[in-house]
Amino acid sequence: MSEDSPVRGPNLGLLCFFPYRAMEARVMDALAEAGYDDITLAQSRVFQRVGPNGTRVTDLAEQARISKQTATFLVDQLERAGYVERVPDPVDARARLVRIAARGEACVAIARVVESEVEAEWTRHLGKRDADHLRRALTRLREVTDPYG
Amino acid sequence: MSEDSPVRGPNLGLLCFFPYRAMEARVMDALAEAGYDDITLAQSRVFQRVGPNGTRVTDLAEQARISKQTATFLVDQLERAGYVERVPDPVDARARLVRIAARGEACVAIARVVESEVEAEWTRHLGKRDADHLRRALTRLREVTDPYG
DNA sequence: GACAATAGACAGATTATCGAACCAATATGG
DNA sequence: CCATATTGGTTCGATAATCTGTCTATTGTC
Repeated sequence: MSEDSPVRGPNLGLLCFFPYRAMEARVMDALAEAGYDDITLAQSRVFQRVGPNGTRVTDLAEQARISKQTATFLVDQLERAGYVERVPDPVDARARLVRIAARGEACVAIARVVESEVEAEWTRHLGKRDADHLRRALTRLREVTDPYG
Repeated sequence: MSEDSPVRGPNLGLLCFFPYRAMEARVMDALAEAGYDDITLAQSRVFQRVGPNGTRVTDLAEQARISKQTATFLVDQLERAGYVERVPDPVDARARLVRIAARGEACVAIARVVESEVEAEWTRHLGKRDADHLRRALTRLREVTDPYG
């Protein structure tokens, strides 16, 4: 007995899941609302990892924790739908860089807005002080939970 | 210009994603290590929502945000593998309660241990004070991000 | 230059997911 | 107390997502 574990509810990983899923859903909803209803969740999870200067399919796969075959499959679809484009990697003739195309940039813009809105809601709920604290804690936690951080 | 957004990195939703994924991976690895290598990620996401007194397939579907057809499909596999069992709901003859079976209880036990270990690691990294603070903030955030919280 | 490693793509199979249709039991409203 | 709507669950068929294995082209190493 004693006061070992004072019934503190779900574990920290699961507690992180709820905000993550909520944010993802809000962004996807907003995109669909704005007419970008042909992008799937799986595609978006690859898409959101494309860096500003382009990213290799292999890197996208590693970061999204999917096989590179699956990444290729999803990038194919994103490319066909006009969200990304593939350009040759200037420093490695084997590789091709996945880059965000015009249609994709429009989505990024929408996503940024929605993310800000949701964060503002959360900040209202928690208070600015705790919200800032939360962000700092999560940023530090990333050091030990994301090898690509 | 000014000091509007001082380059603060990923949005809060994405920041929550890394610990969530890390925890999930650690638990799944431990289960596979212990011989429970026939449970998939999709199955586990349904499984972990089965309550101590049993849960209806419909409720599992809602909480996991999947269709009840998919939930039925995954529960079928969990049942065939011996992780859960279906029993009639004593108060509603239409419904059946999904309950954790013997093989499932063994997994829950392992998961609890791993979750504690990982939380301990995170607490070491953040410090007890900030870890507690993080838990409280996430718990409060759940109020606005999880309709089933 | 030979050989291992890397980037990417293709092929086939499996798993996960959804929408539609359906049945049985329960709730609702005269 | 029955007619009807609702709810819980399943089955069926189609599609999306994912993996393993294999292949080619290029790069890096010694």
